Amino acid sequence: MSTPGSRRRRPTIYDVARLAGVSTATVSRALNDTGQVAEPKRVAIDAAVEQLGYRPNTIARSLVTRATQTIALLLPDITNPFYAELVAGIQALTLERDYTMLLCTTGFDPELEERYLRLLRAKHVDGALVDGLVLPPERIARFVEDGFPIVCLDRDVSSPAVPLVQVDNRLGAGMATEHLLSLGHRRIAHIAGAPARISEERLLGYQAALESAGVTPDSALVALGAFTETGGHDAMCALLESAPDLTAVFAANDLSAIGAINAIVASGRSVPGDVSIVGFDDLRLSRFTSPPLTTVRQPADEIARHSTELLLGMIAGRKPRKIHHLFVPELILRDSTRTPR
Amino acid sequence: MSTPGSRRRRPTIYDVARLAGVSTATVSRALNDTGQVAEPKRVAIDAAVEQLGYRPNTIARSLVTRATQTIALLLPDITNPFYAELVAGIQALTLERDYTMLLCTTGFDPELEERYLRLLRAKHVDGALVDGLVLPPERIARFVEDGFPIVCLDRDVSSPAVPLVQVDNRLGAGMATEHLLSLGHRRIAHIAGAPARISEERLLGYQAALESAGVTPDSALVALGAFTETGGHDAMCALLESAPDLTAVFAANDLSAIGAINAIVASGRSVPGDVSIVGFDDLRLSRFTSPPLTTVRQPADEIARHSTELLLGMIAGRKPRKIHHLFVPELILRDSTRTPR
DNA sequence: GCGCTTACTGTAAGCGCTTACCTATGGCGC
DNA sequence: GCGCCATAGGTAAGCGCTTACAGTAAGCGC
Repeated sequence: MSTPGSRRRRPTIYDVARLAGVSTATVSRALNDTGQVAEPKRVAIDAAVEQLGYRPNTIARSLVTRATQTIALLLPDITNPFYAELVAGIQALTLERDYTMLLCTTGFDPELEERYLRLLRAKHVDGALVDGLVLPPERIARFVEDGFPIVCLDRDVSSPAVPLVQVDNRLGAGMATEHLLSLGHRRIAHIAGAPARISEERLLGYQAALESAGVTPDSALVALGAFTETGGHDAMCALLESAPDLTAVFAANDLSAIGAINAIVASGRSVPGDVSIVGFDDLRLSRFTSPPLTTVRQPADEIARHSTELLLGMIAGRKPRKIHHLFVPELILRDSTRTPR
Repeated sequence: MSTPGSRRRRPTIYDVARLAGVSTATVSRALNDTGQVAEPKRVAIDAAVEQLGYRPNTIARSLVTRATQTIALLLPDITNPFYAELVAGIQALTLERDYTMLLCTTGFDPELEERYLRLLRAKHVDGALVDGLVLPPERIARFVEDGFPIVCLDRDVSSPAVPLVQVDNRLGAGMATEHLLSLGHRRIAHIAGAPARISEERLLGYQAALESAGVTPDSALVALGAFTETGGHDAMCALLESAPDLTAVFAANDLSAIGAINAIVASGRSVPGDVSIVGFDDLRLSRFTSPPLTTVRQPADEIARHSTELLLGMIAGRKPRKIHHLFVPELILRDSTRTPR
């Protein structure tokens, strides 16, 4: 079947055509099921393909069809399990649809974002799903004008051609904060995320909830956690210094909540005994932490499916009907919150 | 500069050549820095490129050069933070080298693995890094014979053309188990991973350590955890049933250790008071769990860099000198282990 | 002034596909 | 038996690059 070790030329459509005694056009039509081809020829072609071990060269195909059956995913940090869950969801759908996925992690770096976006154009990727975007909307617009399908997962780029699908961050942050308020907490700290739109939204939701409960926001109660365990840990240490009377904290994501819990415990306090904590994301993991984490769930899988579906639709030429898709977050009560002492 | 909204044809190398008053060959040479180009022409070409906003079409380029500047990464589950860390390391290097990365998650499914491998060939990806492989070696061999560079991250496929770079799993498992033994534990359970080579290796290391300490392995002390939190949790519940006298457990990875801790605590026992637990991986997260996890560290970053470097070298035509690269694991002592009561 | 380099540059042939366009064939209604 | 249409399949022109090959001009030693 194959001479092991021989690095012979891979068979092309010409080889198949010759062996099957037809033209390349017919082979192409048979293989792609476009146009009609008589049964006997089809059989001959299949046999030739089989015998030669022929696989169409998708590069050549892409050159003429201008489609690569590939989408790209830009996100800040694959190491964050929430993004990983998103990727898993996206991958599941791309697999179904015979698309392939290029992964680009940008670390909230606008230079890198633009570099990747340009690269993706050059590679003629069919479209992109972008998350953690920090590039100014007008620079994104340049790509969109060019006819490059993009769907955003976290920020409105105020272009009618770029749909946004995400969870309602402000609402979620409000739910978390209200939960703590309703338990009786008043000194509620916030561990903010990395400087990006979603962090602002969550901060805003937190502040709004405090205000509407008559609690004046105190800047000593806010620290930066950067969405990581380490960041959350360090932020918590700082908060414990700057506001030792805090009784609760709303962390911008589960990872920083986990870091914060570690810091709280290390300081000799207990969760939720001395301080209650609520996260954001509802990682698969968060059900298993000690204590299991009360958190705001965002439906990673639905976001993944919906956005990918939308992007694939745009690639196929469909205009998105709805430009904003806000998923409703859900408060998941577990054991990291309770009434203050 | 650009007429917004007009979906005009993207400029090609011909447009640049015409505008700069040179041939396409010269443009190509100037842009790729191959062959000599007189300074004035170079300037004219740069100006034309700038004016037209020209970006070379990499598809067309790939068709002739037979290189795509893309590598693929096959792994079982991106949702596992260890793999995510690996991806981050690989991505960092590919970025440096102007390569791009296709991500394929296979979920330990051999069908999917083969499907992806075939797809990668068709897409003319330059090479692949594969992890969590369950496909029989001979099927992998087919791709390798074809001259497709592959480096494995977890299993020897016994082909001289396929390097393996991984941590010494058996050694690591031995270290974990010996640690537990040295603390005085005798009833040591094991939560095994998903059915794959690394799980076997870790099981073997565990058993060997027990035996050389004169403890006879007991099948009631082994349960399947599938490398996930849920799996670890369920396995632990089963173990608590089948061997309630256990005092320690070695989990095949950190994620299942976290699940196990949750189960132990839920059963009214404490970690490490009633049962000690050691994981494997040393996720970034594991330092922050409650209690912080004693674990066997595998150097994700080094594995990532080394394997990628190797693959890129193979793509450039270099033969790997060493075919096996075993990293030495390191036992990280934290707070989830102590002497039995 | 001649032959030989050396430095540039252009011409054109592909890379492996898809597809517009055209031709041939056979069935069918009359 | 003829015109017409549907069906099948071939021809060849690209898609946008790279690069082998050839050619020109300038520089140089003698």
